Amino acid sequence: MMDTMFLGRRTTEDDTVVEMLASAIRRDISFSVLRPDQKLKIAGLRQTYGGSNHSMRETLRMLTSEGMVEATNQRGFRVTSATEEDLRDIILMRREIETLGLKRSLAQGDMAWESRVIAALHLVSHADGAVQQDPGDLTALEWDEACRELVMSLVAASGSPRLVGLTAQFYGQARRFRLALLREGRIDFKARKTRQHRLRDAIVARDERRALQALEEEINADLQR
Amino acid sequence: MMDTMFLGRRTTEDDTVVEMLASAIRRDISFSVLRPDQKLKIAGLRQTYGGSNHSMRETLRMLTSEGMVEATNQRGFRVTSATEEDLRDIILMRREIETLGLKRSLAQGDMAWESRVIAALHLVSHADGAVQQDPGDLTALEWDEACRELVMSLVAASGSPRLVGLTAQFYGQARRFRLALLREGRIDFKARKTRQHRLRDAIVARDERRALQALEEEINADLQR
DNA sequence: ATTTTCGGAAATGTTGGACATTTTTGTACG
DNA sequence: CGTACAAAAATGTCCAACATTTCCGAAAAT
Repeated sequence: MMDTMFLGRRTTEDDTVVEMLASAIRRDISFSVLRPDQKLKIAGLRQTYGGSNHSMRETLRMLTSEGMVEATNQRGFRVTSATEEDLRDIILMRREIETLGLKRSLAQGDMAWESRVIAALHLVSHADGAVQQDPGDLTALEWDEACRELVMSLVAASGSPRLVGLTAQFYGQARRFRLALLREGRIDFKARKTRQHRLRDAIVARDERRALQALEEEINADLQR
Repeated sequence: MMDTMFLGRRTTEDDTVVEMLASAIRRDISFSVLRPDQKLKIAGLRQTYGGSNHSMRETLRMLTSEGMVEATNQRGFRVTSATEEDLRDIILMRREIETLGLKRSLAQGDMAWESRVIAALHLVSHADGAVQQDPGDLTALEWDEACRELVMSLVAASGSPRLVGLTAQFYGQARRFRLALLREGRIDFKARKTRQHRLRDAIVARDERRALQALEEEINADLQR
């Protein structure tokens, strides 16, 4: 009842064992410690992450619903593949879902929403600077979390819980590719900065066309290879 | 060989216990035998549907990923709510996802795709007639399956597995409302027939605008109260 | 009589071990 | 070289038990 070689919780209280396991494995998939298509043998996972037979299976089932893990009938679990095609598919979904969410937020969002977006943009800007100086895994996680909060804030006022859920889900699936780009130093922070400014200006002006375009370019930037 | 994602099978061979449980519970949720917001106690479910503690939890976790069941941290599972607001949200998502899928299918679909759609339309037309004469649960299931196959065929050539998966998922969530409408005799089969004709004509003519409009009206029809 | 508090009952989350079935692997044989 | 078969590994399923949390109803207080 104490096997914890991993900590790092940021959100709130991760109560259950399953959620702790899930966040640990999720993180290792995001950082490609567990590689795409890798077979996930419950015995081996238990030795690495702890937890019981039951907990591990339930954890994998949970990660399956997030799209990080795939289950095949009598052949166990494996890390979801991450090919170029997967990336294009994920980007396609992100474009559709997030632009729709932003469009609806722009139409319905009040001042509280707007300020949340502004705050998120500010944090992203700060995290951008931090991760440029120190691209270690820890700052990378904080940077990613800032980016995630920005995306979630954009669709937060859409009034559609399912749309918000899908935004989170697909951002999670895209995370692996983003962090790979970051690690390879292939992210153009200068371009990001200008895009962030354009997005901010368009949102405060409630200019739907320009805001959607800025968001779309931001998403497409994750497609670079 | 192929996998799993989420869907509603009818009578095919479901290998594992979990999948048999899942399809049984899924069906009972669709027919409101298990009512919205109803608490799902594993002990009670085991007595009704069989299966072990472990299998039942895994089943519920799986249904959670389909959106049929919700899990709260230390408070177990319950049937996903089905309010007017939920319906509007689901319809919103179906409109976006399915119209995008059809748009892409129209652009990329070959003759095999087109014939699959035509076949699906034919079966739906037949099932419409059957369910008008005998609105029993069994014919209702076949009618629903025909409608499902139609929707899936429309997006089948979109080239996006995630989009196809979401189409299946949201159709599954909308199923409860559809079947409720059917049971209450509130479905306008005459209007359905004309819509089906318009959809067919627009697709064989590859008229994107008219096809999308026909699909949108078809989806909106499920919103009637 | 209404509200608060407190305890027990019920339900959930977790664990370990056991067993049947299936898949995978290794090896001998044709 | 390929096939077939047996051994080994892995998965899916189940049971029994315990820890923790939540739920519910009765007693106490105002």
